[in-house]
Amino acid sequence: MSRTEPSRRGSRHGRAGIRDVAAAAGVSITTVSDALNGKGRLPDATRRHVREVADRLGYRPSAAARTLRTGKSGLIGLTVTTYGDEPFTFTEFAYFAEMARAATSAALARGYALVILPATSRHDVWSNVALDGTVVIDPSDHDPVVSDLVRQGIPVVSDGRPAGTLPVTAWVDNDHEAAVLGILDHLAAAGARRIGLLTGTSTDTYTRLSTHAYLHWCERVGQDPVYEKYPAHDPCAGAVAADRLLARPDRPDAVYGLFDPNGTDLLAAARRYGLRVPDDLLLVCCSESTVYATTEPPITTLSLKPRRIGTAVVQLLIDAIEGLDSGRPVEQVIPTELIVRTSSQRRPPRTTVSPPRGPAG
Amino acid sequence: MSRTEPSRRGSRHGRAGIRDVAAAAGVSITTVSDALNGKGRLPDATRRHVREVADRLGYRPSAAARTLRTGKSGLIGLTVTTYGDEPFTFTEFAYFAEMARAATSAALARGYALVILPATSRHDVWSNVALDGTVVIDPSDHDPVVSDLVRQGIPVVSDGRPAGTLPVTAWVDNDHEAAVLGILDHLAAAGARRIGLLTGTSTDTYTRLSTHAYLHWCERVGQDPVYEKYPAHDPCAGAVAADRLLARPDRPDAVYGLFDPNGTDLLAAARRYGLRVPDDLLLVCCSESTVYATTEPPITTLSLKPRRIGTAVVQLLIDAIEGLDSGRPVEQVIPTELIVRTSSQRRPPRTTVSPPRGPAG
DNA sequence: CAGAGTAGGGGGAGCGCTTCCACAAATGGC
DNA sequence: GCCATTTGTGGAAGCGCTCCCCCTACTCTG
Repeated sequence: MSRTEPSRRGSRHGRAGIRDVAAAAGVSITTVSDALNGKGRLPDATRRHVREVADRLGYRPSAAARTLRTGKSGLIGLTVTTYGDEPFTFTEFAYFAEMARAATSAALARGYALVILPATSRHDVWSNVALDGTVVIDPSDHDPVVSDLVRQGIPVVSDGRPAGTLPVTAWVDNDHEAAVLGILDHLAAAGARRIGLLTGTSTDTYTRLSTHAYLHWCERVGQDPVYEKYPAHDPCAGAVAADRLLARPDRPDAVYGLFDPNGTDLLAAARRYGLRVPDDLLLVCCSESTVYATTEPPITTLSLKPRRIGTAVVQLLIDAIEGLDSGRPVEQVIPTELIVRTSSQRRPPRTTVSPPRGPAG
Repeated sequence: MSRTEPSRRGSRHGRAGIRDVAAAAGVSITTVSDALNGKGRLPDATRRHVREVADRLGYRPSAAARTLRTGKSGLIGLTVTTYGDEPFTFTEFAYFAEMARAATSAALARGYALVILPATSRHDVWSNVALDGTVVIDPSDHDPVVSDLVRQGIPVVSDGRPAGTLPVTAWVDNDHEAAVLGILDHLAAAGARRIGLLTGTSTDTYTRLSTHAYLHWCERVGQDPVYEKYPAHDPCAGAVAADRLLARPDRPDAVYGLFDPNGTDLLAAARRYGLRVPDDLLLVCCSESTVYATTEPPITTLSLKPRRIGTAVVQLLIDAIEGLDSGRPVEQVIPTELIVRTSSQRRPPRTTVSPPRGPAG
């Protein structure tokens, strides 16, 4: 009676606080906290009673207060850095959508939530949210944000192996070289004599490693490289580059496209030049999209397994945050999957001879 | 000397606190706070000095403390509720990806960040993050999460007009009825005599209103409705339903598909039945995907303008959070856009007679 | 029945910041 | 030169919670 009057204070802000619950339950706030968090030494009866009262009052603990006290916010940043100067290319392709989805689920399952944070955003936005850790997709060479976070002791896990000396806590990636070599071998086995590549102008690890693997393969088998580059973030540039590739005098008889939309773009370009797929041109592209199962013809795709990557990245990050040495390696390589469809199938022995048509109008 | 020793306290946690900055700058923490936040009555010299010291120490204000004190976290929730029992169907389609992207940009521009929160997640996750407001995509009829948030005084803006008596702060939506009617008229003008619909089994507003508009139109023009339903969240069911629709004895000569993948699915089905598009079958689907520009033939799509919706939703929400009466209506209808391509074009007078082929193998 | 242990629960310090307010010094008007 | 401002600065009270530590009462053991 002489001390505080919780009922007055509680109603002040509209929402019930821990004090209100304590008063209503006839216990101390310590007991309320312990009861609700499963700590302390309390008989079950007290726990139940407190929980009941809290429910009745619609009590929701203040996340901010808890975060301030415990130093843990339960928030994980999700960041994309690459793909050009676009303000925010997140979810540009199905890959990011899938990856983000898996990451969100995995985080949620362990009690964390994801905050979308473009790396291009100014620093004040970053420091305005208390992050326990961050997932960085395709960090650029010497990403200042990453260094900054690491310096502050915040764990950073990257999707895509970090270039240079970027000090990430852990990373997850595919074996892009092996994937490309596998595809090239697959195409060669299907009868390709000159395999072209549709690649990007950006310097991220994926593009770099894949292109390098291609060049390496060419050198090994003694084929002249036939490739076109374009800025991968520009949706129109892809179609143009595909066209350019097939317009070359040394036109390839098989093409691998590094980016998701390359499949339709190459298919359209092939059509314009009167090339039949797979008869005149074998096609593979890297994509997570299901549309390639029902194109005409269906197109062979390489899946980078973004769901597995998203999950793995988050698991590693949360392990690091919670300081538990999971025994999981801090550098994980996720296998890719080649989904073979008509566009890259070995030509069946020709029963009908169809004369090649010239470039269509 | 006799009071606190900030240097010791500051280094304890690794990160510099406001006290460390104050000590290093030789001022009080009040002055530091004021200088950094542009408040108080301080000469520019002091402001500069404090900012400089803060920079040198790498000072980052604690978001948690600020949130606790001010009651504003700068965090906005982004939620999807519909599309079946899938644990998390967010970004299933390009629509969500685009919408989320625009929402993120808009939020960031006003100093807010987005937190991805599936509505299916248990309550403890929701209360574990301090949200200033929430965007809900396609809220279901009597969404408990929404009611709960509103009861706590947290603004909620929905993408999709709320069904029933859902008490949202504001909403943004397309005029789905008008869009469907427009498409049906477009198809009829292109020569369609019997227009079919590929629709969903779920009860969200989009599906309901669109289907209703279709039935209404049929009644008006005296056409028997020809439609197939399928669970929109299942990627395989769509292809089957498309097939079913074209296998009917009363096969339509034009189809509108409500969902993103319907275009390729219908195209594949048409091919199986030897139907040429647009000659034998006119096709339109609702999609944000650019692949339909390069399919064979290119498919007419209805865009719901997710970027505009995402932006509008966030603007309304932040207006509500900041309590500023923007003058913007709290119920906004965003126009749709019909991108007409070959698949729904009026047949040009035939110059070449191409004999219809039988069902393709 | 003394001493030691244990179960149940409360006091209160702070997490790092913002902000109200008091106060001292400088300035100005008469 | 004296009071009324204005200007620059600091003290300190919390925001709502967690958790260390202490206190009381009760139960054992010998």
